[in-house]
Amino acid sequence: MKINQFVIPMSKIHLFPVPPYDFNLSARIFSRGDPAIRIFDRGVYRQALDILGNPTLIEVRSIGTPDLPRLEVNATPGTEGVPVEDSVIRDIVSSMFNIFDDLVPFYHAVREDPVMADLTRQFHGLKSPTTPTLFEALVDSIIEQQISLDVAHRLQVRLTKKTGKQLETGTTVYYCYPSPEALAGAPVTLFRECGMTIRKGEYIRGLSGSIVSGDLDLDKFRGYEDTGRIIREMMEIRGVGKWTAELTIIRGIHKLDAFPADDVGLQRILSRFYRNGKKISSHEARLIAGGWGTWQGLAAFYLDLAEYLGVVP
DNA sequence: TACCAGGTAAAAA
DNA sequence: TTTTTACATGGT
Repeated sequence: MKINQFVIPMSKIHLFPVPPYDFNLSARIFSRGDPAIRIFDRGVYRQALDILGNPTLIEVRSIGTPDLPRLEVNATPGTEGVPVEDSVIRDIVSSMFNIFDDLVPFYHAVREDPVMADLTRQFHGLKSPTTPTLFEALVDSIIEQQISLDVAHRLQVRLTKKTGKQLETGTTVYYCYPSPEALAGAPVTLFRECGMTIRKGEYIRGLSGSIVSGDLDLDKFRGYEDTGRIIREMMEIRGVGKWTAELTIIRGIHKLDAFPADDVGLQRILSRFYRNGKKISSHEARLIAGGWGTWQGLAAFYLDLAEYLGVVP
């Protein structure tokens, strides 16, 4: 007979974001995720993270209001894992949700743009997320090249379940995002089995290998002041074009002035909000975004969420 | 069935 | 130097 195992969260942490912050709105973008990897469901954000070699289940929920925000975080190690220090969990969750961003200057900067002014009212307290690692932002962006986000998401789930560390808590199995070591060591056929082109597999396997060997240090990009320089240097990585570099910067480094004007999905949303559905070029996209100053990346996230929630005209 | 989808590198012109 | 082509999946 199997004995029921009780899993006791090792720590309960409280975080105090800068207001206004609406956690339940900000986490909505994860509501269609895979429950075994990362999902926001019924007020709880849940994700398995490989923290310093310790697979840990993170659970985040709001116990405050947009004007008096407060988060509760539970961190549970796997059945054979070691608890991670509270301060580490605190830092990771704070940066994943960017809870210390101040939205007030953004709202002020876009107030003359009727579309953005309306969106910022509708999505008051929305902050954009950042991936736990820059590696994850880069690999996900490469997977998303050319194919629809819907298809790309399936491939990401397949890759994570095949190569990510497993975390077991009681009866449930979760998967952490794969490490560079795991992807560098995977056979080239594995990526093809996930549904990627052979080439995409080569890109991902190749850059993972460069990270493992020490030839590529992604975190050096965090220190760069100049976004254009990050884009130029990231494009030296095989498989990384301008689109991928911009997306990686927004999602992985949280540089809110980067703007993916070449993105056909964003162009589609912009055309519906600003051009009555008429197609626009990347040049026109940049012209529209020019009005948002240094907040173009965050504005793009507001537009993305509008489409995600189906509130696009 | 054909075409497109949050592209890119490599080949051809 | 600029333009075309191959690539994988799944929705329309």
